[in-house]
Amino acid sequence: MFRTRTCGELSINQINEEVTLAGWVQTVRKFGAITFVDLRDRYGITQLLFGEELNHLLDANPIGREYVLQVSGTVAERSNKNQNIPTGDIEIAVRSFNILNRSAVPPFTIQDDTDGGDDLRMKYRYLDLRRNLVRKNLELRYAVNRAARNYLHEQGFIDIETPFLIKSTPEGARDFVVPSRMNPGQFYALPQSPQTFKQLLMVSGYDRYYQIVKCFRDEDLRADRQPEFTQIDCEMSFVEQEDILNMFEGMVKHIFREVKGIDYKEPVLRMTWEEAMWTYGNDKPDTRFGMKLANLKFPGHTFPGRENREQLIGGVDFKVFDEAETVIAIAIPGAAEYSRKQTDEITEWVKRPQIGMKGMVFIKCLANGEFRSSVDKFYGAEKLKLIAEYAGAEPGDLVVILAGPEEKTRKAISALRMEMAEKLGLRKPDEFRLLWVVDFPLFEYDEEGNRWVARHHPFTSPKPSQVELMINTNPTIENATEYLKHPYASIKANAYDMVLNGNEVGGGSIRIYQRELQEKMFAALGMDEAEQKHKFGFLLGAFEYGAPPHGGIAFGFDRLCAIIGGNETIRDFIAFPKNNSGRDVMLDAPSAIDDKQLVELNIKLNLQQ
RNA sequence: GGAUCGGUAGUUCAGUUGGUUAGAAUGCCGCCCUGUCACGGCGGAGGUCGCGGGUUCGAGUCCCGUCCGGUCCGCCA
Repeated sequence: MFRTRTCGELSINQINEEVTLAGWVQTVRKFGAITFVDLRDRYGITQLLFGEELNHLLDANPIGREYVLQVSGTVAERSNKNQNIPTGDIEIAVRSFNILNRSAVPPFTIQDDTDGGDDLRMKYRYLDLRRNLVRKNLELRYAVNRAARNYLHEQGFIDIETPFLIKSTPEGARDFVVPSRMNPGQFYALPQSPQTFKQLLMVSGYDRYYQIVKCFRDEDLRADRQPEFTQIDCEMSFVEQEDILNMFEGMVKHIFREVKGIDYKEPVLRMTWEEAMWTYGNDKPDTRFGMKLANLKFPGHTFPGRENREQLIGGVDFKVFDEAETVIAIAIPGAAEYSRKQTDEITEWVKRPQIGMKGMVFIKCLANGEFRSSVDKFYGAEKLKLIAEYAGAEPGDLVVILAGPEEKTRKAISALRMEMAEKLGLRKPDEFRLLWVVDFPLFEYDEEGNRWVARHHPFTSPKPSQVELMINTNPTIENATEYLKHPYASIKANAYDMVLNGNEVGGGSIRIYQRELQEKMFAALGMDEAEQKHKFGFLLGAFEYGAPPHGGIAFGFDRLCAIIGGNETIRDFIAFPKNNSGRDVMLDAPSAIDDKQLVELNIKLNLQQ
């Protein structure tokens, strides 16, 4: 037997047991005639004691970091115990050892606070994966996977695999394509999601389907976006939106219970998309903290029925506010004592090209009840007090006000809210706030192409109350007035997102299941009959043969794991991730292929430059 | 496609206004050490300052270009 025990399990209970261990050398501490070696495996670290009698063997067979070692000996109680590790009470009095393999000196140390930078760690990912922290992340990922599967299995879902080599339909994200050798000049696409397959499975009567499955999107990367990523992909038949929300908040709660021991008793909070945009300026708000938006001024059509507070800021000839489409404030808790330098930093921050605001107005709500603002010459104490009150500011808070075009301003204040919360430590990684955002707009106006695009995807159904509107009118772009082009006024969808700590972790919809409505939808997106048939004929055909009402959801598995692990960088939760430019720096992929391969594939390169 | 930060020893970093032989820590190598666990002590090796060009008597430092990496915007049905 290679080993009788692991390096993580021995304790005072195994004193005098004869054991054989195998693992990697963490450190060697030579101490005169005796030598201590820490041996590491997946389960922990155990100290080995090489006595004087083994010295000549060690001299003849020197060992170093990351050598693979097999040792036999007796479990002994330590004279000096180490309280910091689980096996700290014992050590192995080594009788014999065997070097199973040697190791080059690793380019960085295999420990929690490693000295290796990201780039280096990715290049030697197989060494990085030996580290505790990374291993814990992968273990957490497996725990989430197991919890999800168990829950879905208990609920009667069945896991059905769908193909990876499918047809390219250049809607939405850019496809990764794969050339077909046997069909010259033709290409498969890798799925952006198994969307149409799971809908076809519903038509086939598999009324509860799931799959934990890789998806592919050829778009630029982010800390929370990889070109290949994993979804928990689910679909159900004979359901309404409410059924889906209940079923899947059940799943997420189950995951939290199993993986984190957190028991969520209350239903997950629900918020309409419009409410989210109004209150947070964002469709995936982080609800762990307040700093809600105080909408002082906004164009009437954006939030019909909401009260405009223009009178609070108008009438003093302050052009910045008077001429702005939208004026929004937030109260930053405890920031009233910010120095000139600190407020200037915020101003600089909102003026960065990515944010693009022209400036910032602030009101310091001092602890003594006085107000100091950057616009004192326009607003008296009484006005400042009213604005601060409307922003929900307490004494000691700093009210920050941005003014500009509606969309830009809302986005900017939302970004500032997140930035300040991050700075103030309000985004606590061990606190989890779930939220359903519902009633998304069905369409989005694409200014560049002057056309409608599906906000979620073209298989999403309109709200029941708006189906008639969809069928009877023609929601083509030609028919849309400027007013209707605004997302706040457009037809709402049976679409929903699950938001966790300000991250979209899942999204889905009740689907269209009638051919007529689906054709109407495609037409609204600018697809004529021929194009519809060419791209989605199989789906329209399937809808002819008794398609049941159905809907579903897909969770971003990597992202969900990362956030549960207290992190927003999904790379740390993927065994072999891609870097920022979509490269695998360990494999050095992608790479050029042989001319011979190109000839086989009937491909001629046409490289620019 | 764009913005921004970074690239100096194996590694993580410092390097002043442009000025002597580019430093620290850690790792590595050698010697010493019988209770360490971030062991300790003494000694040593280790550098194309990402790459190319320019300014200058002189460039790690300033300028231009380029490559690589991080973060963000656009993009992500």
